[in-house]
Amino acid sequence: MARPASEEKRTAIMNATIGLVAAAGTGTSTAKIAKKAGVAEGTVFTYFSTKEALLSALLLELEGELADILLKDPLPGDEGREDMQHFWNRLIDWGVTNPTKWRTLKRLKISSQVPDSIRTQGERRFDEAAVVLARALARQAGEDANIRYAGIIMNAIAEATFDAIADNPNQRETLKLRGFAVFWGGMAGLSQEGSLTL
Amino acid sequence: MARPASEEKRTAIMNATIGLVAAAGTGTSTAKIAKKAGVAEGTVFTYFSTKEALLSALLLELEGELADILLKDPLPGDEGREDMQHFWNRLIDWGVTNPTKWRTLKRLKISSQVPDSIRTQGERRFDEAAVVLARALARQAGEDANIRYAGIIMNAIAEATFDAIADNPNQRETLKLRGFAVFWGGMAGLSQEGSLTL
DNA sequence: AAAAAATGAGCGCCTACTCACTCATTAACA
DNA sequence: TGTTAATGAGTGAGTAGGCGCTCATTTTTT
Repeated sequence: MARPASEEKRTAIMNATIGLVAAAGTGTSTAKIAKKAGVAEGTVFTYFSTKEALLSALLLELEGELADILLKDPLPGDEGREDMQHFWNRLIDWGVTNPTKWRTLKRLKISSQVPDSIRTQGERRFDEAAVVLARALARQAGEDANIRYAGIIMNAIAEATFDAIADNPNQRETLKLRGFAVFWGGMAGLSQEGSLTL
Repeated sequence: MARPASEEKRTAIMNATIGLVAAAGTGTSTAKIAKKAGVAEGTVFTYFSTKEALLSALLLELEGELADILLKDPLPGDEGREDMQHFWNRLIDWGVTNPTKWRTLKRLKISSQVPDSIRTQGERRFDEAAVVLARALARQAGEDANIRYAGIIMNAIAEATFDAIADNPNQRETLKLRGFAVFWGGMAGLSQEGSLTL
């Protein structure tokens, strides 16, 4: 009956937010977001009730996008090193091709402007990926390896690798390989240490 | 001749800032800092000319404190695994006993409210520690291992380990050991991948 | 007495968000 | 098929409140 909401405007606001949060953090004003999106400030609030809602929606969308990419095409299927490396390559490739998204995601994950409930909800988007990760990791790090801990380590090493690639883009493939070697070696180290009741 | 500046007030302001930045980020207002420090808002500006100056001083102080602790007492001296583990244990112990400082340091390091020049200056406080780290690492990761990359990885795994300990404080020693095993294993992985021109 | 620390009301500016309004879109009716 | 009524997207000046910071004044020290 009335003017339909425009998907274009919504994504323009989202994209403007990605750019500004990457550059200046979650403290960026809604006025700047609106300006960059080419939209009146009021329009931001017709698509997102509050700034918190905007940042929350963005966090969930970015995590969803990354989770989808991790699961996109089929794994080699060795349920070990090769599967894991495939995973790793996708993670790094996404970060390298989407540096501002990566940066924004990193900031949103620790922002106090996103409620904990959203952060919890976002983590759940990686549940499916975590299952695959657990299977591929079982032999390298032990059946009872704490998958959450391994996931955090993977993310941490990916972050370091990604920064290194940003500094030396021409060494991308070597650094990607090297980052994986560090992660895989780390998981081997993990298996050699005593069991744990978590 | 006149009233002397009070070191107590200065540290009260610093400590209040540590607590508030850890909890709410660098967006915390000077009014809140003053209130928590038990001081008038104007007093904050007699000790630090601007909020940026306050955050910068805090970053440098925290990095200095951590760097000092890393170098405090002598290393075992094997110039290998044991030296490295000694280093690691000090890093984790500091993070575990000073969680709000750790959190604040992490936030200040990526805050756009701290100028890059300060961040660069802060990194230099770890130069001495980096030399020791490089020596201890040479055999495990190769003579030409990129020390900056290794440092970032160590920091990243420390962060993950620290979070794990925060969740399971009674497993502190086991997790500390495990975190080091991951790091050391990772460095072994590093040595097995092709050379790099950085 | 002299000097500097300490104070907090006040300054101009920026913030997230609102609201009275315009206008594009479409369903319903002549 | 052409006209109209209903709807809600889109707008941007306006609002209250919070921000970093200042400064006239008071308090504390030498």
